[in-house]
Amino acid sequence: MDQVELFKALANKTRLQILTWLKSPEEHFPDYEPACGSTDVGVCVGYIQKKSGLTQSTISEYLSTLHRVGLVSATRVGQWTYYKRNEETIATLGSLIDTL
Amino acid sequence: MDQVELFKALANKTRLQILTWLKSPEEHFPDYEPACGSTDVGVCVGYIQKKSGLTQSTISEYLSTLHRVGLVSATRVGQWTYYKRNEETIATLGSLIDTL
DNA sequence: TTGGAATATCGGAAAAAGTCGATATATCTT
DNA sequence: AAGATATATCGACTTTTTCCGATATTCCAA
Repeated sequence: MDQVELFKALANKTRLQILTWLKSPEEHFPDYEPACGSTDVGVCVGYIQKKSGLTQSTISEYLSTLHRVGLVSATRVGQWTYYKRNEETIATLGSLIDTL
Repeated sequence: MDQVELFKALANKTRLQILTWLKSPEEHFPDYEPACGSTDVGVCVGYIQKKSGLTQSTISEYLSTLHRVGLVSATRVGQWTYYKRNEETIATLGSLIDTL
């Protein structure tokens, strides 16, 4: 786990927002439902993209950034990729701050 | 306290190192002493600069970045500016991670 | 008050990040 | 097999960050 890369990933307003949106999907994604949401695999790219107001390509890249540093997990199901918070990494981040 | 700015400040190898160096100055700065070190105001710019291997202007700017976001305090004494960790902000950062 | 030392600020070149539109890939449906 | 849909990747352009050298500022000492 590269500290600098982790902080870089967090040093962006939209990526931080995504992380908090994913904390309670039901609350942040109105039509969150089994079609492309629900269960516990996470939320698909399209929902996140619409909410962010940025383009599809940008959000896809942001999600891949968050995934690369381990802050979210990605699960492909059919044509959708569901992204979900990786609480383990986030917790590790907390203890990382302590060692700062 | 702007989260994004805080993470940006931490998203740099040298700035992270400075923060850990300042955690135990006696250990990281060989000739740390009253002349330009010691007491508890912190460590002067020159020491940090030499240890980092980067130029004076770069380190001065990095320290001002860390100061701007509140991660360190700065105390001018004569021709020296002493920088010291601001444990309060760092602790706040820890709880900020929890709210992530 | 002049020179030297420590730090800060300015201006710039190069690298990285932000963000887009266009296109490619994968998958589902019919 | 063809078209539609979701996501990923590519190329380009703009903005930001990194890091430097040169210069300015501040303060001390002779």
